Amino acid sequence: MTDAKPPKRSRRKTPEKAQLTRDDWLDAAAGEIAAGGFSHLRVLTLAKKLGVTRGSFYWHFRDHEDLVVSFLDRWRDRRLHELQYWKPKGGDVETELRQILELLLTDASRNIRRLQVELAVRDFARRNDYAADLVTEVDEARISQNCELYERLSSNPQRIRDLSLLMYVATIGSQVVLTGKKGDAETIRRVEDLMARVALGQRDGD
Amino acid sequence: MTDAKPPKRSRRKTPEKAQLTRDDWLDAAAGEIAAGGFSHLRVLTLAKKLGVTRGSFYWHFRDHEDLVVSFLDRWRDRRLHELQYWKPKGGDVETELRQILELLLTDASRNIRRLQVELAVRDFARRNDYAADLVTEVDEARISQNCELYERLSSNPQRIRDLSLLMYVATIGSQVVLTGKKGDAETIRRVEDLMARVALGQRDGD
DNA sequence: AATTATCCATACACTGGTGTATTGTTTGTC
DNA sequence: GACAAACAATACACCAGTGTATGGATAATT
Repeated sequence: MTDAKPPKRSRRKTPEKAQLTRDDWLDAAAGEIAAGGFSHLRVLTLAKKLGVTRGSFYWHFRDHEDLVVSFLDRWRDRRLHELQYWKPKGGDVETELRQILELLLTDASRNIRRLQVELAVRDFARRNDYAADLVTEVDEARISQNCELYERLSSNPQRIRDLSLLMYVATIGSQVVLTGKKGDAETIRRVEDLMARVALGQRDGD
Repeated sequence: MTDAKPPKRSRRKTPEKAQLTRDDWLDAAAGEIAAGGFSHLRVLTLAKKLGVTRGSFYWHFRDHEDLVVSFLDRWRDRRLHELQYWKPKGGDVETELRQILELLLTDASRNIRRLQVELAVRDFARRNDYAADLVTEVDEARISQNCELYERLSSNPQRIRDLSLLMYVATIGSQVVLTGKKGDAETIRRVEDLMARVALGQRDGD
């Protein structure tokens, strides 16, 4: 969108008084976004939360839009980067699969804030093209990464992609439907197990 | 929340000049909400869209919040009511299942606006307790309605609920991930087919 | 025909938020 | 210790949006 270029950060020796950095603002923004979505992101609120005035903000950021874009960029980078660490050390296909699913469901459900941010980004993407592109990028990266796993469960390329997609939408759906609901922990655990069985092609106890 | 009581509507004989009704405003609101979410709902914009001034709005509604609550109530009522018509005339279990899934996925994906509204409501529910309750209510109604179907596929009560839940979150997830994306029609069709096979416990061609 | 209820327009006060300009106050560097 | 750079405070102009008060128009009722 726009390019803002505040001067480079200076290396501070004594972080006693805690000068704010660009990332500090982005972290604070994450809190606001998780709680109220992008539309409730106010620089005034952020400043209050950080114990400074808006003067600081307009030093670090060009304007409100700059904050949003920077946040989105950081989000994309982190989501893509974390995929590296999600390659299970494996062994058995089933344990790998269950590791992944646990990561995506049970684990994620504990990281409520991260989840809220993701949902907020997805919502924002419905009315913001830039965000929409990033979300698509992240979605595709995740889906195709999971394909590598499902390749070990099938040799039919079409079925591999379908399975990966199905698992992915079920994951996102679980997050949307179950996030923040009471008694979700056990429910999520069961959905996770069901998904594993589906992927493995097991006919479950009836 | 609050209760607004504008005088009862009067039955007009000549709708030539099109006096606005409460529902007209709600319909217009639906458009705005679908496009920008609840946080972008402006009575000024609505009025402009309807070709009147805000004076009309504040006749029909007490305030902005009254509009939101009324909209949510109507949404809930309609979602619960439509469930009646979603009981497939049936016959074979498999055709019933596929009918339902087609309704929930392929059909829904054509009704983009309805879908956008639903996603907007879900998002709004993350920061509004009233909306959250309604969403939960609708979710549970849908899931338990589908249970009736899955009862014919299994006798294990736990598995019935799990299956219904899994199918539901996959449905919502598809909508979240695939709505408005290019080339979604065929993709959705495939997800739909996969889900049917999963529910039927078929081991698919590998 | 007069009156009342219904519906909309106009004008105003008020609030919350952005962005900008200007002036401090530190902190590092020579 | 002087000087500049990095960071923050203050004060301002400005705008979008809500809500309210009041008046005007049109339809329904008697």
